[in-house]
Amino acid sequence: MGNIQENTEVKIVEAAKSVFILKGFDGARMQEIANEADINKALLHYYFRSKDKLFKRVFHDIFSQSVSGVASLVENADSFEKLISSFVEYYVKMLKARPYLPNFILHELNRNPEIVVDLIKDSGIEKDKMMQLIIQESGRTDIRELNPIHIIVNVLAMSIFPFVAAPILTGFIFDGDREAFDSFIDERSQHISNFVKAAVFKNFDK
Amino acid sequence: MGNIQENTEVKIVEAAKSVFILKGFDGARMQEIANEADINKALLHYYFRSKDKLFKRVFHDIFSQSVSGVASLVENADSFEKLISSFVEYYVKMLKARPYLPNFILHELNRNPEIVVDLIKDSGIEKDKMMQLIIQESGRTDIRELNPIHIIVNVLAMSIFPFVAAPILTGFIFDGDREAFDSFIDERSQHISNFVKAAVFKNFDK
DNA sequence: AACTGGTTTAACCATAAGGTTAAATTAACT
DNA sequence: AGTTAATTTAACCTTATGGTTAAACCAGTT
Repeated sequence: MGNIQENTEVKIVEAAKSVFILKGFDGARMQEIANEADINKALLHYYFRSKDKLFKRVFHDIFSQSVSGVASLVENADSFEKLISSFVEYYVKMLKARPYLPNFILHELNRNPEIVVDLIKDSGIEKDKMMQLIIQESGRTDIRELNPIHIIVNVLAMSIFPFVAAPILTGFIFDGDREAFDSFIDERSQHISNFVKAAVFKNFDK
Repeated sequence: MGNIQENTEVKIVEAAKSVFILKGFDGARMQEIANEADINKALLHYYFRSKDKLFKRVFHDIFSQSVSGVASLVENADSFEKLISSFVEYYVKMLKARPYLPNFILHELNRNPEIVVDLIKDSGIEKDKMMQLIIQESGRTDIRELNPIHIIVNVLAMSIFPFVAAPILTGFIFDGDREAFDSFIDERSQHISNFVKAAVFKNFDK
């Protein structure tokens, strides 16, 4: 078998990733992906029969890569405080390395809500265990009565939102200073952990 | 002058709004907008010379409509606590009425960061006043030392994120129960206000 | 009734885009 | 060297799309 380019498929997927991430599904052009991969458009269709199939592959790749960590993280957590810290730390670190992720996933969430939701359901993240970790501590007298769901959403929101709104923060809040934004992100996981614990635990300051 | 349809322009803009919001710029088709407005595609180009111009009009309309309230809100706030409450209340109420807004704006933020940032800068929102309201209270002994920018971002994140991620929350957290999601949103502004104040003020519980 | 200027339409155009085809190329195997 | 089967390419096809054009229409003005 003529195994001229063992890695043609990899090259295509990488090219497709960068184009889809930058332009979204509708904005992406098969020709552009072909150019980016230094191949011919027909070869693209030889490997992935349609734009749709190529996109599905790319989306699955990127998505699973990014959610994989969360499942084990929830599984190994043994207290609410640890869950929050590791959760926030994981998310901020991961998104710092893949700042395009939130927009990419949210864009697809708009086009195809069911598919994205199904992927999350199949990700192995145990929602119930997450909630129980929070509820089980509600007997403590030093904890405020707060709906666990709100807390989870708060943590997700505070971790993810800055990346979604990065250009607004950089442009409006930091007056275009990219470095200021970067060090803001570096402070983030510490800040969020403290913020949440201060909100949840009555005797946070010793 | 043959004023057959005084409101044709309005009809077009309304149709364009709904299509652009649903499909985004790239996904929207001029033909679909024409259909939605019950007119002919050529008439669309007669009123708005190009897809780009039509989109700009729609975006400006929607954007200014939604940011207008924030400026006066910041201007009239006289304490940090009041600012937080009114800020959160305004955002949640406004987004409940326009749940499509965050995705629409974020989508365009991706395509055209400068334009969106410029619009925010022109919106009259006084960033500095917002920060000062927070800083001026930092002399109080009952307040935790927290970077004002982080607090602002937290408030924005917690208010806006649930609408951006609505399908995920409805599908994964609420198992597809739309009503559960709606009442979650109804609880939101109360929850966020309390959450932030508990995190910021040391003697929150009297 | 003819004129005028904004409004509306059907028919058309050029191009871009996703996808197909058939032939050429290549490396491994005999 | 010749066969084989996967790989790669150039040329082509069809459809959809943003945009144009020229003619018809309509109401107020002269």
